[in-house]
Parts: sequence; structure tokens; C-alpha cells
Amino acid sequence: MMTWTNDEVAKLLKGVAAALTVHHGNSFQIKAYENAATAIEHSTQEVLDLWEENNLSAIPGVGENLQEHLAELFKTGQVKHWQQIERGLPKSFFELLDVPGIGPKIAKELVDLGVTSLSDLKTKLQSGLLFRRGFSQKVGEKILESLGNMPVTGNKRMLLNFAFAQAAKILEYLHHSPEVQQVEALGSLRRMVATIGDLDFAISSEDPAKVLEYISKLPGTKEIIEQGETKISLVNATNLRIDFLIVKPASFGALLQHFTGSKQHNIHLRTVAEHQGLSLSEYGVRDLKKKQLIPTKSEEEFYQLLGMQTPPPEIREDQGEIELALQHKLPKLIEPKDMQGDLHVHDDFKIEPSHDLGSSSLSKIVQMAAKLGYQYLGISDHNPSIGNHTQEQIVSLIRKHNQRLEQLNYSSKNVRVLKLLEVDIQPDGRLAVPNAGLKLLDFAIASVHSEFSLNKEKMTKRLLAALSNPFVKIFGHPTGRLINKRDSYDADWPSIFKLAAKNNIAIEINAFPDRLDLPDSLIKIAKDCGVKFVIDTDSHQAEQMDNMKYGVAVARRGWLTKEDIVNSWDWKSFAKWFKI
DNA sequence: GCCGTTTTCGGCCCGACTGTTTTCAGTCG
Repeated sequence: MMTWTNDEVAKLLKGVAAALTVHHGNSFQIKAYENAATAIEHSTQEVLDLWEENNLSAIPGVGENLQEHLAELFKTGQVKHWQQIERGLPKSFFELLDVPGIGPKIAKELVDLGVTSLSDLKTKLQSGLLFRRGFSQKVGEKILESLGNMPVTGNKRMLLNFAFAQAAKILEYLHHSPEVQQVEALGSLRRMVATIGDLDFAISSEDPAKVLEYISKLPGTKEIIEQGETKISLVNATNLRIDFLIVKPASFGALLQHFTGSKQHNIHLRTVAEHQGLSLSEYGVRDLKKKQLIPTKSEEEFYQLLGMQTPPPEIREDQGEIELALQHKLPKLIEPKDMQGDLHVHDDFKIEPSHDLGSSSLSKIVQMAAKLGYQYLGISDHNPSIGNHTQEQIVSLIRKHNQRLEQLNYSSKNVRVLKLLEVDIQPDGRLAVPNAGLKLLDFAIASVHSEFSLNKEKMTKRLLAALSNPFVKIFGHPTGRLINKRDSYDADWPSIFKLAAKNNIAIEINAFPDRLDLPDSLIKIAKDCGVKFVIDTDSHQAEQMDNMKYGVAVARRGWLTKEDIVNSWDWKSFAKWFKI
């Protein structure tokens, strides 16, 4: 069977919308296709998986018709109805739509002028041929610039920690302007999505013109894409797009709300507003009867005007948060300050593992745990490699690993240190440490570090076997994904989650920024199966223990509360849990 | 084509910026 990524499916839907546009189709049908495309593009669940689970309706904007079309696409590789709509349009038409600044109308104009591909477009623009045939000079020049800025290969989205670092630099620059009153990073960064495409900033100022002037001098700017009275967009030297929006302080709340998104959340919210005789924009809430704009300084004021609670940014994905906020029944999500321990930290003890050793000393890690205010800490080095050691040697190394931890507990009154180990799940599902070694531990974290491409059936069997081992209390980075590098492996997740729930094994939410695994999209499924979770940093140096916030963000995006997360519990409750 | 506190018909989010339009079309977020 063919595989389809969300991006590929979204691109097809956008193509259908574009074809409808040039054929003067129904504008609302066009909108429907475009909405479905963005929803799929930004979905954290794979649309192909959803189809297999018979759950395509989980994506807002995908209704009965589109579900049928998508089913046809996944089964046969094409959709007859769409082919009809696209009849008469050459392949190049759809290729051109990828270029920023080219929409359906311009793409049609270009193919009618004889453009056959992206490279042909470039040639014909540079030679001036298109201009002689009547194509707008200014539009052409903008397109040439866009072509130059387009990434050669698929544009990778930024990891959350990288995006935060970039945003921090820009925030610092903005804070240096006396005209800037408030400033905040918005968009997918504020919603803490696992990967970030571009950066958005909201700014409040009494003098927007001066702020625009100041931003236009941001160091590292390659090009200013557009600039108006309230907005400036630029691209920096690393081809990162950055948008700045500026309003008077009285409207700052509305601006925050508007550009935090998500798009699906806002569209739904505006239909709710409409039923109340209100209209929403980045300037405030407009009373349609009185024809009066009510500016909102804060987001809370904004949502209050709609009679709602303010949903935390992380769950503004139109997944039911609007309905619950209207009923004032939003759950109280887990927060970073709730965390009482980190159970997955590697230190530099020479345990002779087959994977990365940590680089920080044990004492430095314990200090860091104390600084973070933790009640407990799990030192969980990788197991000694099985290729180079006998079973006796493995057990002996574990004893040494334990000894220094036991000594530590005598000298450290604040942070309790647990004797853990991150143990490989071998391809057949057995653990890489014999029971004689496992029983020396407080408990084991089991995770996969090899043979990622087993088929679904074999992988499921492998994981189920590992989670049947009574020494395992945590299932580490469950799907094995490395963002931008390696996809999750295929497994029957509901049956794995059910077994974990039954065996009292916590599913890890690994906070390492290129893992963020369990992904937010699987969390709800896991919770529905009755599992508990841990949030761990998988740190290999002490500083990385600060990554906890990213794991907490994933948990929040999965709607988890303190009750769901065992290492947000105090020591007594936590100890009771793992000794069950 | 979607969707429901006007629910199976009849509506459909809102606005900025650019270019070339002297009142609007195209694109984007």
C-alpha cells in the first residue's frame, strides 16, 4: 500500500481548491477544501493512521464527503471526483502553487503564458519573456525572490528548543526599544507544538511606526518581505520567517488571542461569537448590533466577553476545548511547578553501555535536582552492552552502579536517589539484563534502541513481551521517533497501552526536544486506555534537566492533569505507586 | 463541502498588505 504523509494529502486538497478557484467553483466549497488542507497539514496525528482507525472525523473540517474521498485516495491512489475537477490543468499548475506569492489565479495565468515547470518559470522570468507577454513586472520580481528563498529539499520545521532560543534573542532585542510596552511570542511556539515553522510576535506600543522602524533594523535580517502600518514580516539569514504585529496596548489581548491560534480554534470561536451577535478580530470584540468595538487588554477579558474560560494555549486546537470552556469545565492541566522528580537521567558512571554515556557527574546531577526542587531523582544509565559482557559481568556492573547511589542517599537529605536502569528491549521482547540484575534495582525503564523497522505485528509482540516483565515500571520513549530524522515505529498502540495499564507501567513522555515521545496525539488514546504517565528528560548532561518544560507542554497538549502523572506526586504517593 | 444553543437547510472568520484597481483582486496568515 502507498503511504501518504499529511503534507502530501494537504497538498492534494489545496490543489483541488485551486482548481475549483480557477473554474469559478463555489467559494464555500473552496474554503472547505482549504480548511481541511490546513487542518491536516497541522494535525499532530497522521491522517493515514486515522483512516486505518476509522477515525478521520477527528480532524475538524473533514466531513462525510472528504472522508469518502480520502478513503478512495488511500485505497486506490487517486480520487476520480478530484481528477474531474482538475481536468484541463497541467501538472505545472499545481507545482507553481508551492511558490509563496503564487496562488490559483497567478498559477493559471502563468501556465497560460506557457510556463511548464518551476525551472521554466525562473528562466522565463529572468529572460524577461513573461514581461514582454504582459505579466506584471513587480509580481514577477517578487516571485523570483521567493524562488530564491525556497528550500532545496523539504523544509524541516524547527525543534521547540531551537525555536525558543531564536525567539529569546528577538525578544531581548525588542525589550531594548523604549517604545515597546508588551511583547510576546505567539503562534505554534506559544501553543508548544513539537515543531515550529515560523516565529510570530505580538507587540503593544503607543507608537507603532517607531517600533516598525526599530524592527526593520533587527540584526541578521536578510530581507523584509512586507511592511505596513501594523505589521512587518522578514526573513533572516537562516531563511527563518518572522512576523511582527503591533497594536495599541488597549487591544493587546485581542492580538494575543488572534495570533496564538490555532486557525481551527479561531474559526470555531468566531462562529460561536457570531451566534452571540459578536464579531472577533485582532482589535477586539465587535458588538454587531451596537456597531461598537470593545478592545481587550488581556486574553481573559477577550474570552470573558464570550462567556468562556480562557483555554490554555496548548489545547487551542479545536478538539473540544471551546465547548468545555463555554461550560466552564476545562480541566486543570499539569504545570512545570507540579513536577516532583525526574526519573530518566544518565550520569557519567562507566557502566560500559552500548549507547551514549552521560557526561555530567552524579554530584552535579543531584545538585541540579535539588535546584529544581525535586523530592526524588532516578539515575537510569543504559544497561551494560550484552555483546561485550557475560551475564555475571552485567550483574556485577549493576552492583557497582548501585553502590555509589546507596552511599549518596546517606549524605543527601533533600533528594532521594533511585537505583534505576534504562534497559534495552531486544528484538524478541526480552530485556537485555537478566532478572538477577533487574531485581537489584528499584525498577527498570524499558525502551527500544535497535531494530526499529520490524513490522507492526512483530513490534507489537516485542513490546507486549517487554511490558510483561514484572521489573519494568516505565516504558521509555515509546514510539522511538526522532523528529526530522526517524518516524515512529509501527505498533498496535491501544493493546500496548491496555497492557501497560493492567501491569501498572507508566508510559513515558520523553521531554528531549527531538523526541517529545509519547507524542501528544497518542496521549489521549493512552489515557482512555487507563494508563498513567511519567515525564522525564532523558538527560545526558545536567543542564538538559531543564528540558522538563517541553515534556510538560506535551502532557498539557494531551490534556493531562496532575493525577495522570506519577512523578508529579509527592514521594509518599509515588513510592506507593512503584512498589505496588 | 462543512456543520448545528436559528441542527438536515442555509448559512459559512476576519483583516493586512501588495499591486495597479480609482473601489478591487489576489495572496497570506
